[in-house]
Amino acid sequence: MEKTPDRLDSMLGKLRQTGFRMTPQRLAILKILAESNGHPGAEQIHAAVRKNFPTTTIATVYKTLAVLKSIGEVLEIEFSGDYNRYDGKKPYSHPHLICIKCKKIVDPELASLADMTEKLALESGYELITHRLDFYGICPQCRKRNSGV
Amino acid sequence: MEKTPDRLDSMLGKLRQTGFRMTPQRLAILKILAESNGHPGAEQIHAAVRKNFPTTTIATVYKTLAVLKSIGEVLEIEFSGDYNRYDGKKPYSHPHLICIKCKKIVDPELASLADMTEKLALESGYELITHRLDFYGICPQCRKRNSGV
DNA sequence: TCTCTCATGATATTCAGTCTCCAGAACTTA
DNA sequence: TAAGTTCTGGAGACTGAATATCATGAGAGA
Repeated sequence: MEKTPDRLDSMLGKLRQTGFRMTPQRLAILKILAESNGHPGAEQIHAAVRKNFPTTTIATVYKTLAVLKSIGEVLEIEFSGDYNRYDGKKPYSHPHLICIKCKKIVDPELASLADMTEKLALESGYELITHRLDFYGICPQCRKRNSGV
Repeated sequence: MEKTPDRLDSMLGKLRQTGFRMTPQRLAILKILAESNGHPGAEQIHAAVRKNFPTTTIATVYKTLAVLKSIGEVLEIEFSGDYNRYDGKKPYSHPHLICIKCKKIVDPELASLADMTEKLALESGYELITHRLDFYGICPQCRKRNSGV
């Protein structure tokens, strides 16, 4: 269980270690990822970076995300109908709770998943690398909003 | 636990009930979905349908899949980098075991997921609708193939 | 058989994400 | 601090899965 000591420092260190260069745009993207509690998409990151660096293009955002993915410093949550979302705070595989109304994504606490994974690896003969566990539902706020109307 | 009595009949009945028409192309798609043990993508379904109905376009496949999704008779497994895959045998949410080498998808047995879901709903206050649980790893065949080389 | 819809097929369109190219910026070494 | 090398950013074209449009054709009840 990582404590989120200083995600930004961790990312910076890892980037330097692996020989990637630091640029202002890149630093801005790292900051956004390290600080955002939500799970922003590439376009949202792009919009945030452009506040300080207006010439930044979406390609730069994707390139930086690709770098971070390659060194395991960001988690990509893929959606086919929707845009992908990114998690820089917890770059390792973990469960998500996704509201189908407001698209909010939060991280629930969930033990017993590790046990389940281990058992499955044994029984199936697979070498398990990672997993994806998403629960789709309606968050308390949206439930209230609906019943109110 | 559904017994897969006759998935084709079940699909046909549901389509009729809900007022959708039957066409030869549609029947062909249903058959493919009801029979295939793998988890085919739209293009694979398309290729299979074209053996008997060469003029069928991919749009028809997608439209039929959309109809089946809307009545809950097919499960769509979304991938953002790859094409989506479809499961007509078990149209309800269930775990998948995905080989990252050969892209094969199988359905592992996994109890304790239901308990986990129920607990999460209670603790989070979410109204849970569905979930997605995918394990990514390397299947026994691919592991053998790799170590052999 | 008629008629009203709905489905099909051909094509265009969308949109997230990727690729290419090259100028310019960042590190390295001296 | 200057030269040389390699990486990065920006612009725009491109890709590929999926969707939309629309004229024509087919299903199914009356």
